[in-house]
Amino acid sequence: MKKVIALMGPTAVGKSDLAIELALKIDGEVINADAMQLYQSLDIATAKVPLTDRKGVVHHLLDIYPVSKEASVAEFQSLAREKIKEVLAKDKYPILVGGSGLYVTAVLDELTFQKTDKKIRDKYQARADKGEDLYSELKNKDPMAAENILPGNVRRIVRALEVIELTGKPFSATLPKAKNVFEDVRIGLELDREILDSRIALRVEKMFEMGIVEEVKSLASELGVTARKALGVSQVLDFLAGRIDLATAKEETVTATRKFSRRQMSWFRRDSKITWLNAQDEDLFEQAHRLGSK
RNA sequence: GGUAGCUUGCCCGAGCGGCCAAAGGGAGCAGACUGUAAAUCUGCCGGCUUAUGCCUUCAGUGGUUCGAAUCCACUAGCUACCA
Repeated sequence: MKKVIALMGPTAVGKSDLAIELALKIDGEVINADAMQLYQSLDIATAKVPLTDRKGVVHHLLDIYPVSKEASVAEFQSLAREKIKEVLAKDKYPILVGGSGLYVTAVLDELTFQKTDKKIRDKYQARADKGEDLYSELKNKDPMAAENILPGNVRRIVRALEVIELTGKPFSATLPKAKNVFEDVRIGLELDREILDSRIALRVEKMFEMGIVEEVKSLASELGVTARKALGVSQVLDFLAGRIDLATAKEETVTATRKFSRRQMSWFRRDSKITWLNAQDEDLFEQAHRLGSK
């Protein structure tokens, strides 16, 4: 049985391209693990590799949702695992590529998400919006969870309370010790700060040249809670609403993306199973290939 | 050329005699992270390897005062009005 090859790292390091090269070389299929690339029509904003540049490599889980849909890790988890099994069944390499830390982890490691219930969640969210002190409530119901969630993090507090009410059991507020679900090889791509930053700036520049404004404009009315938070999208929405000018929108997209890349690194850094490669290395492909086919 | 106002830490910006290394925001750095995760949140953020400690800052210089980012004088730069 082949191994799952997982390619991780911050935006704009070059994961997608490397994945395609690898797939060609070792006969693999790419499985997207990028939350925002799940969306249809959000092409420029999420820097999807255009079909013509995919060199015939099969890509799974790209463009599977309309932009109106709210994302869900749990759903992604099962979809991705299914795809991985399908590819493995064909005796090919599944190459999981993505920058959404939680998504990648959810697929690769043992992680079970509790159910969700919109009514319950909305109830707590509404109370939070009214300024109620839900943190104390969480402290009473589940001291352990409260200890691991900061009082200001309403999003996580609401989810914890939702799970507690729904299951009657405490909420695990910490990530468990990672246990593999598949045989896998985890490759992390990194770049020096300055180089990454300039690549990000360049990418954003191109996004605007390619017409991200038009793309967002045409989707504006359908954008759901998740998709409208995408980098570039939220800034362009601000521009379209007249809150900021175009230059500011571009600038803010660059800094937001840069900050995001730091958060990605802080997520991936703690996974000791990742072998880090410098994306600039001449023999990057060879190194990755060697790791992948070990 | 004349008159009035402004000049704060990487940036924006509060402070207008002691409680000021100086509010707040941004940027930057580090971290958390189980159904929005490109989300949400936390810590640090003048220097001194640790500080209820020391040192250097609020355009520059010189004063006043027990004590100044805060008051005065001059110098420089910016802004507004006046020819």
